[in-house]
Amino acid sequence: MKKIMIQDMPNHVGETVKLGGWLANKRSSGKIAFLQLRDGSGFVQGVVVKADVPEEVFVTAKGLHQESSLYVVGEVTKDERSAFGFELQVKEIEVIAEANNYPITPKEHGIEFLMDNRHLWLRSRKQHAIMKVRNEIIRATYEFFNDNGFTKVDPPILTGSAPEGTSELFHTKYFDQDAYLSQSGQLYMEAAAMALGKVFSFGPTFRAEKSKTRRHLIEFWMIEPEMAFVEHDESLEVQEQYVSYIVQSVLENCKIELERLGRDTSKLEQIKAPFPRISYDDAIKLLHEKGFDDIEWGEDFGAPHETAIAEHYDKPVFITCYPVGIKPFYMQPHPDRDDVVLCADLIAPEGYGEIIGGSERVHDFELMKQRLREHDLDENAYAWYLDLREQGSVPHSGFGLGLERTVAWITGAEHVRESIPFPRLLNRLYP
RNA sequence: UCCGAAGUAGCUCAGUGGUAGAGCAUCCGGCUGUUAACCGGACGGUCGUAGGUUCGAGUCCUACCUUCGGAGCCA
Repeated sequence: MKKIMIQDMPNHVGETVKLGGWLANKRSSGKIAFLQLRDGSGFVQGVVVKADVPEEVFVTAKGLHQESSLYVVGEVTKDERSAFGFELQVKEIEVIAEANNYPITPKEHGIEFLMDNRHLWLRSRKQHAIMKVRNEIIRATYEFFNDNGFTKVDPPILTGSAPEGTSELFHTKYFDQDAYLSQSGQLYMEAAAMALGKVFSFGPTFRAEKSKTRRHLIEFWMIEPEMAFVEHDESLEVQEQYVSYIVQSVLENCKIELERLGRDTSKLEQIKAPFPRISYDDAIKLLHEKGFDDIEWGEDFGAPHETAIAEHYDKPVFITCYPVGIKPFYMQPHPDRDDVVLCADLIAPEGYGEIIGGSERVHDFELMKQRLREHDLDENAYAWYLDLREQGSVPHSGFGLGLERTVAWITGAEHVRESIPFPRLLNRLYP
């Protein structure tokens, strides 16, 4: 007996096959039972007709509990009445293990209950679809950067010095030294770019911020490319090419998932480079025109401001050249003015907020020393970072893309907690 | 940390000072194409915790706890 996966069923129409799976749900009447089966690769309906099977098979089918694991043997048929297009005409059922009182019933549930049962919630259709899209974004990310001459480099997760103050870093011990969990691999990626040219990292990031919104996680995954000899405008081109690439990859390879999520794909189909750019100066003007009188030049945008700017466009939009005072020490000054820096945030449409932050980096040794002093940072802790500016420094740029925000945007999830398997949130370390 | 909302059956909720309720889940029965299937029955309660007001509190008051939504910060 050939054992197959649900996703391969279209290739086995008319054959009798064996499937291993779980019972997602069940409906039955006196003479027929419908088993909603899932095996990780997909969902399919198994049909058990009382008249066509031995008595004990029908009795077994009627008595199955939600999420019991089983092997089923049956014939693959094409059927328009099925959402998947195919069905399994079940002939045999072998129960592997019973499930008892599966808590996530077919009715609606509250978020606290679902988060407490996250280990089981992942089995449901919508969560399954989101994880598949997340995987496609990751796959497309590796493909894009590998195809464009980047080398993947893994920066450390445990770090000794605190790049930008310790308040938002998780503290731990490194034997008898203090250590912190990484909140960004950027500085290390700059060193890697000087060795390998174009590099990217993909790894976890930790922020001990007491943030409590639909856009924040305590632990999240970030993709951080860094490129030697690449200046600000060139970096923006890489960013828009990259974001377009992952969106188009999801559209092409996750059709079933996007449909199950009810995502409006017409909005995603428009996501093709180039993306619009608006300077910080013009963004402030735009906000004033829209009636926002709670922000002045020199202040950072809040979530309502970002959303208002994003609503002006039907693609992600770059907001460029922020005031030097609200950005980190390592950003390169604008060549024509000293009050703004060469940076850009990419704001996703539909209110999903900032998905990329990037900049050209300061590469001049003296300027970097000055910036460290201005930000009250310890030159000794940054000795190796400064050294990069003394040993054949070159112009270079980089950016960081937040994976979960990108997943949430592309899937239409209302909260980033659904875009990562086991979210770490304020007050949430279980399961 | 601040602002707002909510804690009643395993789950989702109703109950607005006078006998604790429904749907789902579970169990029993019915039904030949169901799509959160449907129909009948059974089982199921420290009403978040502690105090207070009242003849009487799930309901009113106070404090605390927890969660949700938003803000700030950021990706």
